[in-house]
Amino acid sequence: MSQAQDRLDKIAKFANSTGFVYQGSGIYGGLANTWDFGPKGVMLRNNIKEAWRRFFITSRMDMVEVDANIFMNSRVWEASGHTGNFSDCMVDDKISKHRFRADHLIEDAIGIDVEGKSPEEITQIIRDNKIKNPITGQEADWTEARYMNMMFETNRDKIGNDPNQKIYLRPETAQGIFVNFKNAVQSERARVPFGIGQIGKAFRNEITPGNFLYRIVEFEQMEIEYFIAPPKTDEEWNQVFEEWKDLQFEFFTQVIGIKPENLKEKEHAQEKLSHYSKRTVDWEYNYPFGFNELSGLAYRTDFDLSQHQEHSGKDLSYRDPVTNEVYVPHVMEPTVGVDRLLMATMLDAYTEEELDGGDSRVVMKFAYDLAPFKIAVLPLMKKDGLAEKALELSQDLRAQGISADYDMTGSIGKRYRRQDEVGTPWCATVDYQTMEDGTVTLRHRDTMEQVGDGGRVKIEDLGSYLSSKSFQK
RNA sequence: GCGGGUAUCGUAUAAGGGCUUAUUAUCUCUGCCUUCCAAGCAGAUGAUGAGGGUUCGAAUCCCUCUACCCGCUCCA
Repeated sequence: MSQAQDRLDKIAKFANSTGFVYQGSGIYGGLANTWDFGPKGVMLRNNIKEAWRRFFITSRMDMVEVDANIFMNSRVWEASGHTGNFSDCMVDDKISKHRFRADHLIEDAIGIDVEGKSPEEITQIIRDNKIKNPITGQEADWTEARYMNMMFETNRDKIGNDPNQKIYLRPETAQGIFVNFKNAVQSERARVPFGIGQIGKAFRNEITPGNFLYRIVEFEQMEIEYFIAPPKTDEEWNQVFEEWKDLQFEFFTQVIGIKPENLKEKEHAQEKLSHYSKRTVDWEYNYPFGFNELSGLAYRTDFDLSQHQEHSGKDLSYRDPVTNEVYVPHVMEPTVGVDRLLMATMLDAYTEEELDGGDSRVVMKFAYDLAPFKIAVLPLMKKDGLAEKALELSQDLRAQGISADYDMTGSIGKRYRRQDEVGTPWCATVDYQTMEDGTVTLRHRDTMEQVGDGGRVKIEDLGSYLSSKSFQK
């Protein structure tokens, strides 16, 4: 096993044992590339989503949020091109075991565009032209060209399987925004430039999923479509593009707390861009298996709205209330996968520290806002009422809206380590002095040192301590 | 999906067809002890991925399924 797989395997095992991510359908032996989020995983995930929402939407006057349905009218996917592009014919070379997209294979070999051809026709073209395996350069023994639909489909027909009632689980969330563009303009009186954000699940039946949470079949996206007036110059849209790119970087490093050196910008080559995109730049994260995509930013021009305008027959143009200019807005699309971001966050926060005395500890150095628990209340001893007092204090903190954990098993040192492992920034220890003067010791995850007046903090001050900015580190 | 490999308590591991009530460590839990950074002692829970076959006897051999890992594609 490679070192990269070791590290990925380690974080997956760690995530499982600490209650962040469990294997999907575990007791039945699992189901490929599905993962369940455990209690701490849910908290971390919610915190990540809430941080995104705050940073990109609720803190701004030019953003609104929608939550579109996973099922959409099938014509949406015709308009977006998914029923065409996401269902590619594949062929295998039985000799070399290589697999190719049939359309690419044919186009590269004999320069014919097979768009719209059936699998049978494509198979025939490959055989008639005796196309060789481009990797080996040798004769190939091709399988039949087979359809591989990336979209999960189901059927609205409750009795039979009427093809007219076939529906898809959305393979991306973006279309749910575009179809609601007109609604947002009308109900929110939104004025261009403005953006619509959305957090939601999407589903893709990937050919090669894997790498823990990197490529999974059910995933969640946090996506924005930011509508602008049709740019008159390249500089004009590029400026907006750069702003969004910087915002993404700021969000990852300042809000999520990812180390800047683990992020890399990747400009997509012009010739490899999707047909609708004028420019695409990814932020890549340094996963154990190398730098790979974390987020994307694409300038999609007016492609999507125009497509929907054409297919739906509805006018999706916008009238500028000041200039009276009428146009179909162009759009910037910054998007990030929740699951990838969660994995990157965990990888980035995961720290092993050597301590004096030779032993080591694992610390999840989550940003304060992301930590599942902000504080753990620990009784120094189980007896003499300390445990009861600590439980009561945990309950009080939760009532104040502070995510507090409580742990009374094992030695105090062991419990500190456990909290370090799940990234809890603060530990409050209830000891005998607590019973006398109502103070606790407050210890921080990163420094392992106690804070407060003489190392002690009054119970009633805990809430304000934790809500003060200087303590949210 | 195709090819190759793998599958034993939560985790890491032992058991060359019978010596197995499946080993050891760790984790988890209980009790004792313990006044702040993975202490100690005593005890407990917990596994041969699922199904079938060969055999007097299967964790071990065979088949099917499932999952995982490595390649081939792709891009949140």
